[in-house]
Amino acid sequence: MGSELAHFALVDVNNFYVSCERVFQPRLERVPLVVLSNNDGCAVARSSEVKALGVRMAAPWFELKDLAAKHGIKALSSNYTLYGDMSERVVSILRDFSPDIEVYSIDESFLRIDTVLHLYPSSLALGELIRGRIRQWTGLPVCVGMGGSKTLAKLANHLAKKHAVFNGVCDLNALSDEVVRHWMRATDVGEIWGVGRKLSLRLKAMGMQTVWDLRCASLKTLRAQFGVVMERIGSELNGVSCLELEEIVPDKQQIIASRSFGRAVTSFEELAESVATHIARACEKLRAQHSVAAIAQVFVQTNRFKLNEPQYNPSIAIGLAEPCDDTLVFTDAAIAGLRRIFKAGYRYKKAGVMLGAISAKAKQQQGLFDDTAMQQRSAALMRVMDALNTRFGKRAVHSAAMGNTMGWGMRSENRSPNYTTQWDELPFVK
DNA sequence: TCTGGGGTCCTAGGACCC
DNA sequence: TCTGGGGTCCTAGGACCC
Repeated sequence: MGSELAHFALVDVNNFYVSCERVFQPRLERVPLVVLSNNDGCAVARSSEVKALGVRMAAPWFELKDLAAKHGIKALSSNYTLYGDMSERVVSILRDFSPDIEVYSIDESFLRIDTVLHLYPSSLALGELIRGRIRQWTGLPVCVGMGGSKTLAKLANHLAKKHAVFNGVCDLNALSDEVVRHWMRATDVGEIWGVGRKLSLRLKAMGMQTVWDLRCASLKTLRAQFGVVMERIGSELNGVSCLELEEIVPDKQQIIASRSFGRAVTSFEELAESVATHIARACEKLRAQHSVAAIAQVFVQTNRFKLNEPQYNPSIAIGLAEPCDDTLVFTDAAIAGLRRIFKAGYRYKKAGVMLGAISAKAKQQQGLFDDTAMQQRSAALMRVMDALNTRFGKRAVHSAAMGNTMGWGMRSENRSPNYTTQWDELPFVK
């Protein structure tokens, strides 16, 4: 059960990927800029100038080319190494402000602040301090939203972003009831955290257009019509905190690695190389959280946007006799699976793998007939492989199945240097 | 030519058991 | 003639998030 005293802050970097790029290329400031998804497919981050042009989230880049030419929109490929590193810097700054922090996503963290507010003149003063320090130490602009539940903090953050009057910091707890009502009435119900497209339509069909309408709905009705999730949202909007801060990151229950191809792929051999590559990445993630998995699922897909091409999207799950974390074991299993679902004659666009039935390696049961010597060899080999790949680059040591050419690899035509993580890519100041 | 990737939670319904 | 009901586990699918 939540506490009535709970007071949360949500700190969110504005246009995160775009802002990261601008830190290292200040000449991109005020230039309409998008960062593209993997394979240079969609605009997954947009600068404010681009948003103002009406470009929606995940708009396909090829559809934007005309608009881009007209308004001088610049596009960068995504550089997740850079964003991940910048993200860690922001989080380490936030930890100085509160010991209770949930890193919710690469650009957002929740903080419990009722425990530290006595150290500051006001919640707004704290918010401004956070904003200022992150800007000064990383160059990134953030907004801070605060409220009596995580849902309210999210809402406050949305208001802080959208409305200049807040100057980047909004605490719903510091506003009068009338003012809160005004903003809730002015905000579409679809902006609430947890209310997506479908639920938004259903709520509106029932006469709930704004945040305020939902806030005033009876919890019983919400429970009956929508289930426990919406009931919780209703409570949270009323300042009753139901969602705890999740400070400990739980182990993944499922690990996915997949990519679209840079071009259509037709041969079994190339599909197998990509599947082996994805398995290697998935198993690295598995070992990083000290887990083992018992199921590997393999899938391949044709291009769902090519309506005139024959479609085929099979998947297959392969169970292992013993859960393990060995890339080579999973590679064999996955390729065997691929062999069973592969059909010639299709133009494949994407392949991927999913590891499931994941458990902690430390709790692994020893089987009666396990080959202990074999297991030790496997563990040693994986340790060496991970160490070499960390030190010398991702594909320094890899299974033969992964191949060497990567002809199917993704497009990434305009990626910025790894300014903060590679010595030879550090920015120069002339 | 060109359309991302990776996750979670909840619910409904079927299989199975006693 | 008369043909239960409740519990658990698992899976698929839907909805959401960034």
